[in-house]
Amino acid sequence: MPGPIQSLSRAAAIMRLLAGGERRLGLSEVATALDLAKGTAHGILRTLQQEGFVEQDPESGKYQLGAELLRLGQSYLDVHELRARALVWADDLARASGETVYLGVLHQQGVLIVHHVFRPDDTRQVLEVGSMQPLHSTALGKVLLAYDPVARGQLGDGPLESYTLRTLTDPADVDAECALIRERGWADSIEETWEGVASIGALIQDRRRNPVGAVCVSGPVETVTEDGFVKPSLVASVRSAARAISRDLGAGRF
Amino acid sequence: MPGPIQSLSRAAAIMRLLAGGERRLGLSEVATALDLAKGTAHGILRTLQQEGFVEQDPESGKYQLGAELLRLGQSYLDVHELRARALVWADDLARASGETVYLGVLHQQGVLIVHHVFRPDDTRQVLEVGSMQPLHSTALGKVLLAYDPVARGQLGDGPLESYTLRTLTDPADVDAECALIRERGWADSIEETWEGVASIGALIQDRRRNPVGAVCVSGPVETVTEDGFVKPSLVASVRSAARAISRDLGAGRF
DNA sequence: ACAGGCGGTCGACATTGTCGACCGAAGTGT
DNA sequence: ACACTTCGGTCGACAATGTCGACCGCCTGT
Repeated sequence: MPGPIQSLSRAAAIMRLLAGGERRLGLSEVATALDLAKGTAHGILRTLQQEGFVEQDPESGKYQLGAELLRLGQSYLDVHELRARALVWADDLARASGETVYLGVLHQQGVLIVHHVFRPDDTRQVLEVGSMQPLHSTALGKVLLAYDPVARGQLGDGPLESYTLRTLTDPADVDAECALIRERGWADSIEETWEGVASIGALIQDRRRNPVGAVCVSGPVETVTEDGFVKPSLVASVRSAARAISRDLGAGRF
Repeated sequence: MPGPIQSLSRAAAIMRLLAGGERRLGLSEVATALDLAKGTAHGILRTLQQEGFVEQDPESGKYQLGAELLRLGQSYLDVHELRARALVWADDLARASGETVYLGVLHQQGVLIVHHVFRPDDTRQVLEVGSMQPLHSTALGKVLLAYDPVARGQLGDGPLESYTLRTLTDPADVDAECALIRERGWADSIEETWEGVASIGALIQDRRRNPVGAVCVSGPVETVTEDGFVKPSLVASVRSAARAISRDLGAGRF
């Protein structure tokens, strides 16, 4: 029986649809958006609802994602080996660098943040665990693009989305940058995704030397860069954190 | 077609099973645990896998939850109205009280933490958003038990799990306490779940006065209580935060 | 070398999810 | 106040669909 289970794929599509649109969606909206009969969509939604994956606003009748997803998402983090091993190293890195630290893994067409250590000052920051970052314009993403063929495959060959003037939008340019990244062993991104923000990332690999994720520090251009280049001391910190995590995962001695 | 979609319910059961057992589970384990034919379990797992809800460890072949759940869980938080409105109030409450602040909603047989503000000192703390707390032994839980009939229904009438010597394990005792909570308008829990930890909670209601969640402060007994009782000043802070959030939700003037 | 476990596949079967018409309620524009 | 639309939800017939259990090749421990 090689072939996905239809009702499951549809349920997944519905959840993604609900996750995408910011506001709640009605039954008919869901049905037409996914080209389903209303009855079919209703059956799936009803099941998802009683499993807790979807909730229904009692007054408007509209649907939104459910609490069970949050619980299961947390369970995902609990068993995430890379994250568990990286926790203390990420903390150390944040303390040593004075900047925000992210830990990300490849997921679909982006980088999923699985750990986030706030910059050790008292500015108000929002936790970004569970959110996605683009592959072609962030340090985390470019590290994965450089070392993980699967990531490169996800990128495709079409023009890429532009976020700032410095975003690389031509896949060929990204490939060239990836060659450089492989050569020197780390990636950076200076205002390629958000104005005023720069980051430096390095690869994490498992015991078999497979790429499994990336760490980065991220912060204001003013503190992360100097004369237009990222500070070498930060690069060293990130790389050594990445090596430490990889070693912890059993990647072997260096 | 009133009746859940079989394959979907089974998929949900599989994900919950994977979330429960700390370690990864093999195909056969899943199949026998849920009393499914191996082929059936495999079909569901394969679909879940290609949707990103489940991942398979390539060397052992065992299954674990997937990254898509984390992403969707985050999306759940993004649209969560209660949480959005409560963010700043929770921050203020943490600053004013000097203690950890939790925001929780009823989910199945427990309280799901949807927001968590660290105690404003520099101790290392782990984020508990997405985790569950028991209903009958925490301030959050008891608030919900006192005001939300659905929560009370979830509790059942059997003996309750005991965590410390002070845990109330008889539903009748809990009901009596709930009556008190309704009378005075707030709940506390002193070492009923974790030794050394006390908390104070109050109800949040929506524009229709329906209970929708609860806030609490939580901290060491030494700072939260005085002479065996919770500090009145903290009670006042929590209650006014709860009122503020309720008002923000449109619960009307008080 | 063997036995027993694993994850995964296959094809027949009938259960199960799907479809589109239909319903009452609520909203909307006139 | 009216007809008209659109909403969420239900129903029953149909066949497409998911389910089942035997089977396969592989690896592991004996």
